Amino acid sequence: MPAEARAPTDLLNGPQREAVLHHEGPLIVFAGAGSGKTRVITHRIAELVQGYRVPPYEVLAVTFTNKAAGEMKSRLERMLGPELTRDLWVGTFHAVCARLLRRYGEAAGIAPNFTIYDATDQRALMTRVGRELGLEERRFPPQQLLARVLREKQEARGPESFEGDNYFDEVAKRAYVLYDKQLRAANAVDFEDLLLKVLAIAESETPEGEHLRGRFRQILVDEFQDVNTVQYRLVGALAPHRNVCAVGDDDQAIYRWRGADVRKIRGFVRDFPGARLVKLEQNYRSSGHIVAAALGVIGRSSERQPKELWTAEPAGEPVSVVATRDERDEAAWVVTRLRAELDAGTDAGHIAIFYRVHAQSRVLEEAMRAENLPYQIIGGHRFFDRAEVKDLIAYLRLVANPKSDVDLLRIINVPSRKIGQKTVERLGEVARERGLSMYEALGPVCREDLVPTAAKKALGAFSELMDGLMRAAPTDTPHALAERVLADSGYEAALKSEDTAEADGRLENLREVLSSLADYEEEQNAAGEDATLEGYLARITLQSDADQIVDAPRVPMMTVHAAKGLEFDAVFLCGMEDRLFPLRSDDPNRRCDVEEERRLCYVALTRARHRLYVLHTAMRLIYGQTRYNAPSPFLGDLPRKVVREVLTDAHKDAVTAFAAGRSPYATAQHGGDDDEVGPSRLGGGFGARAGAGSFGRGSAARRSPSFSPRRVSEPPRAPGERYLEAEPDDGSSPTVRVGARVSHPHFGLGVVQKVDTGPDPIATVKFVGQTPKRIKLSFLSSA
DNA sequence: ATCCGAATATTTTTT
DNA sequence: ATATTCGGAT
Repeated sequence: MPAEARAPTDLLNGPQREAVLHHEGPLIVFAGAGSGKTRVITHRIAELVQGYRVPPYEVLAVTFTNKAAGEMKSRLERMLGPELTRDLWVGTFHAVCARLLRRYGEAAGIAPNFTIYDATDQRALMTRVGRELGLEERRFPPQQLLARVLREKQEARGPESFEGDNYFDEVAKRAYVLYDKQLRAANAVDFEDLLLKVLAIAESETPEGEHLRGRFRQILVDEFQDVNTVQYRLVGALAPHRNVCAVGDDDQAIYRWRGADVRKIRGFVRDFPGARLVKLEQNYRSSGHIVAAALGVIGRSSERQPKELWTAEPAGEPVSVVATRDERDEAAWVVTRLRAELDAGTDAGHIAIFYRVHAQSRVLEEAMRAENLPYQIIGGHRFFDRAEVKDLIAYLRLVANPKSDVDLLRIINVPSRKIGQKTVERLGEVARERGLSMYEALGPVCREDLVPTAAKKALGAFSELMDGLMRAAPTDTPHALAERVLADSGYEAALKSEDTAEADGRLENLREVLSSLADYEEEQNAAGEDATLEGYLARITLQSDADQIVDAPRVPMMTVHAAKGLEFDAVFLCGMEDRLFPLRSDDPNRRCDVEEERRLCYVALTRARHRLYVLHTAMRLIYGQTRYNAPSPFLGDLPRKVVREVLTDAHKDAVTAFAAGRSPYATAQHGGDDDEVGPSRLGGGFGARAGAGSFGRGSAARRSPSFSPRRVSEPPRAPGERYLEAEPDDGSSPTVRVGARVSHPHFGLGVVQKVDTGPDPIATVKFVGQTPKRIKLSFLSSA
């Protein structure tokens, strides 16, 4: 990779290089996109170990993904050799904490065989909590309770310090207490606990705390802008010596919704007195045009640290902004251009397709498949989320930690063992009454005839199965144990007897789990470590989307979030439309952080090395609805001189059809029988899109309002202000209610399903023979 | 207890 | 549009 050779630390200027390699004490590096920040960290580590003789096991490097950790390790291996590298602590906050918790967890009341509950498990647990509290599921959806509780946990606030100002919070507080209690009873932790427990130990005046605080002499943290409160405190607690090197870029902070706080970067200077600040502002990755485009978008951001990214690279190709008709037209354009890229010799693995939400991936995937183009979808419904895979994992987790009721509940009757809902409920009751886990309650329930005979027999069989597996666990390798589970539980047999294509697929997936277990064992052995069941389970639970990217000649397709930290020769960024990117929910209560969306856009643009294609559609079918979105306001922030505009034929057709007074988008049977809603009114809507392609030249501002920085129809907003204001229905909007019959000049008669109020009210309307469509109220007349 | 079809919610982004 | 949950019938 030429980039590798271009930007090592020896290209840094004197003082920067000096600080990065030799500064003692706190150091913060503001590393602009593509400025080689990972390289900074690896070189500093190498210098610490080799130059300063810091023992590698006293160096902790925190990365954002496991994949980044792996890459960092392999780079270090080349610099330091395998022995030294093996002893370094390199990993994500979560992975590192999981490891520490196995060792120090007893001090926080966690047995070393603890289970990590993923989002699904957390939701399952919260659902049970809600039921136990007798909460109505409609009023208190477990998902929302969980979100509320996790928000508290991300801020390191326990239930006692819950700042409730409404009834929902009151309830959430009670849910929090019980949720945590159940986790403890199950000897399980959620993602937040993993960090919180370690933090609690590290901040405690115990021998373990003492030990933990002295454990790492040097700590390096990558992607510091996305560190949340707990992680920040954790760094502080683990580094009483203040030897912390934080590397980040506030322009790339995209996880505020997850509790990350950009201001932590500023707090660093306060909390780590004497911190040395280094700025890396040269981008070694992207062409001049691409850097200029990205700067156009981020330059409009407020509240950023002063810095000026620049590049010495040639301007290169202009950025293509492509106007398409709909999502299929968009996908078709991508696929065609992609083919040309491949024909020109670009490696498929060096081209990426980005989108804002996973829901956009399907159409693109279909287009890729239809054209026989190699691709891999990153994230979405992940492999380990498949039902059969989760079942097998649940067996393994229950074997490792019999107290985990969530896992028991998942597999107690899978495959069917004639254990019904009633029986399971009874088992749960007994367990609760006696303070036992459900697994522990199996014995008493059977012995004391607390369930009917048939149920007793079934429970007994299940109990025996699990006991057998648990006896085998200490001597079996994880792989052998998994095979035993599949055989003894009858799971494999049940699938085989189904003898359908679907069952075959499931078996195939299970075999894949087995091979991933084998891989794990092999890897651990190679590293001279034990291959433990707990280790494997933690690893798969803590895997991130980005971790799945394999280095193969296939085009990776992913959300922009997953693209963080990656780079590609060519990038296709799809769905650059208002309301999709920046993403705004239909729900007026949900606010949208436009500034964060802007940074996200910046991240997307800066992934591209040489060629960047940005696409938007005039209409889009998403979530079962057709939406007519204006081009993203971010497009208006691209400097005109770096952009090449492209209009697909379909988009042009749509525009011409519109100009002729026919609906560009309605299906054939609809004529142009305009009534009082004439083309001139439509002009305000579709017309804006029709001109979407025109950058530059005098008339653009008039014909293409969506490309000017501010739209005439929307007042200027203060930075950080809520994007979508929920306004009380003051009667100024047309009186259209749910259920009202309305007509649209092109779609005909319809019934209003939903009305979103606001400055520009939008109704969801079901027209005869159409999928529900979202239409601005101004386009509708009552019928 | 299980199966099937209908109703119902859910859709940002993720360790 | 899709996934999951629920209710009623078998």
